Amino acid sequence: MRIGELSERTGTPRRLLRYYEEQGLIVPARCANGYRDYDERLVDRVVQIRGLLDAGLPTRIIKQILPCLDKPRVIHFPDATPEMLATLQGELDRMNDRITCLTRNRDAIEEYLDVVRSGERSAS
Amino acid sequence: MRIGELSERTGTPRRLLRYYEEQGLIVPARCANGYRDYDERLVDRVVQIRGLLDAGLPTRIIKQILPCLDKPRVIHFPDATPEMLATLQGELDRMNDRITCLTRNRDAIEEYLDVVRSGERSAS
DNA sequence: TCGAACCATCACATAGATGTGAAGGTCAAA
DNA sequence: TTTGACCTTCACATCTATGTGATGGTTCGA
Repeated sequence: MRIGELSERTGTPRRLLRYYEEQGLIVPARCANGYRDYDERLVDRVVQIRGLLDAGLPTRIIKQILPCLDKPRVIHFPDATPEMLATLQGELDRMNDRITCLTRNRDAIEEYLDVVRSGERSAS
Repeated sequence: MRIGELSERTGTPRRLLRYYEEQGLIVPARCANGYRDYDERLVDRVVQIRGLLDAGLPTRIIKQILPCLDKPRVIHFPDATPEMLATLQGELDRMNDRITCLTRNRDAIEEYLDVVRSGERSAS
């Protein structure tokens, strides 16, 4: 598919699809006329990229994470260097921190909303 | 305590402590000489702010979330406007999205690391 | 009283993600 | 064949969080 369709299906500005490509996150094929040609699977991938970006990960890290998510994962691991694995482990730790922080705050907000909503009628 | 101590205890550059204040996230008292005077409780608060920032929330949103976390929560809810509650609910939803995304990807990375590490010796 | 180590404000710079628009090529339908 | 809706690259602008440094006041110990 071309960039316009991918843009619509993922809710992502074309500008950003080109940006993600520039950062090496996605690699579309090219048609004879130079138009980008996106594989169907890139729909999910783009959504995932946006999710990670929104969760605070920079493109540089996302680029390293994405290969872990490919389905026939087995193929990749010969090229995993030790420091690459250490980086991944570090990012995994940071992701856990983020999850912990978000969960704690989400719970607090939820509780707050519960209290406010239940007390709405009887407030002084 | 003064800004230097808070900076050290939270691992946050002074510059950013002033920035968070500028954004209305923390409100230190002032000594007679103009120095900022931080309450003990701001240590936790700053750590929390940094966690949320790292998880992708902008200061504008964090500012709205922080009042939900105060311990005697009860005091606040008379001033909660409906659209304020809607905003909070929206942010809660987004936080859940982030948690889901992070968790999914964390699990994938974890599994990847397991596979790579266990296959390290026997790789082709 | 002097110097070191704090503090203050202000300002300018950077980096990353994103917005916006110009200038021009491709293609299909009227 | 022309028009409109795509696409291309390029460039400059914006916003947010951050880095860095200038300039100057305060405090305290040597």
